Amino acid sequence: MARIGAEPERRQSLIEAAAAMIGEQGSLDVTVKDIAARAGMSSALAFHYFGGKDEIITQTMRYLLREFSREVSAQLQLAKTPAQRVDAILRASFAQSQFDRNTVAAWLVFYLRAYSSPPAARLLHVYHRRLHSNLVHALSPLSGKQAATNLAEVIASLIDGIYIRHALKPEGAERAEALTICRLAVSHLPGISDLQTPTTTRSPQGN
Amino acid sequence: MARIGAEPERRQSLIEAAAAMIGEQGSLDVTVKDIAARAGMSSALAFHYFGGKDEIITQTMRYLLREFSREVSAQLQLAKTPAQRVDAILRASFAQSQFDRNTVAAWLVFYLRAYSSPPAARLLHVYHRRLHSNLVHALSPLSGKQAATNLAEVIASLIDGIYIRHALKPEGAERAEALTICRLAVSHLPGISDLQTPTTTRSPQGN
DNA sequence: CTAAATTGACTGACCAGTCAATCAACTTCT
DNA sequence: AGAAGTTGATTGACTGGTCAGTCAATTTAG
Repeated sequence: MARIGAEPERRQSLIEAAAAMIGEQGSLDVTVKDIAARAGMSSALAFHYFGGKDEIITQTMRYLLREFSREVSAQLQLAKTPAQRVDAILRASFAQSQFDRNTVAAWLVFYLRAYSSPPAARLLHVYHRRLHSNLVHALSPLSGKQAATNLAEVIASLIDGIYIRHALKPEGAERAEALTICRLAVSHLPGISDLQTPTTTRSPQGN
Repeated sequence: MARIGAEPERRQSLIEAAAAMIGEQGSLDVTVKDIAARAGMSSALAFHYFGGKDEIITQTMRYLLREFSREVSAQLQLAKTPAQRVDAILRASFAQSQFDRNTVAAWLVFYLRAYSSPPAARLLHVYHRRLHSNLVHALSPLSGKQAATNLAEVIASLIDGIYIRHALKPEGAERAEALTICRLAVSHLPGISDLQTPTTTRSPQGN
């Protein structure tokens, strides 16, 4: 033990352990001791690196937000047309890495935390603005700048709603269906059609 | 003090105090002592009536669910056509009594609780089934039994998503706009149009 | 006088955060 | 090379506070 230069990995282990436990438990009532144990160290070390539980939680939230942003960026990279851009955001939202029970539960926990924690609210606000801006950018050519704002709100709400309901479904619920049903609903919105364009939709690995 | 026959009012006071505090705090980390104090009694009395914190929480959840059901029933009573029935559910969902920050936060808290508490999950499941059944019943004449199931899922998700986002908005966010935007989105779904029928939509007291 | 209402005071558990003490890897001086 | 010192890694043990839940005692209505 006591390898020197271990701090970055230790911090990351802690964050991942925290995300996992928060997701499994569906609440922030997770002890630092348990998180640290899961990450293979004592709670004292967790305090040493993060200073306090709040910071662990905040960094964990930041981590999930970052992972999602990464997913969105990756999907947007491949999109060429506006419709493809909308679909990229949908695909990112329902990607395997984002759309499992525990991850969704962790997201909900952070939504709730944002409700009474200004720092968490700020973090979430940044993420919301970015997603909104991405959506408006994708939608504007399809339905006009004016309508795009409202549509972005609708689509974002729809995604969140499907998320929240997914977390409640019994263990083995179908991931693929969520994306399909969301696409279907979105494709009916004014100005949008042909959401699933051949090249981006059917990648070999499936989304 | 010590009025005899006070149990029902005491219980109700406790439940309402719990709902308010859970909503304000956005979490279940509310002490029985604080809830009881808000309801004007000692924590010991709360334990006397409910047996434990869990039961207080569960009853509070039941209470919110019941209030919502009441609102839906009231709105459905006035609806004559299928489209009106859909709109009635939207109106109930965004009614003043349901759609304020704290109530929404309390709902989220219970969604999350359901994630790890089987009794809470059962309660929520019953509510979900009822709402789903109401929606399918309203939608079937408009879009066919087959599509109605999917549409009901979409609409329910949309409502939940608008809820969850509403709780995060700064204090004085516009309630009316949520209903409008939801109606707009729903009206674009296949088979649905003329959502806002003159008689039921513009009642004097507003939504 | 009886039964329900009501509480203050207490307890046992748990948990965030602290601290002083070890331990292991590097550096430097000789 | 090796002794001696430095710095980060790491922990067991402790503390102060909080909270769910209990209980015996008091009050009041009928």
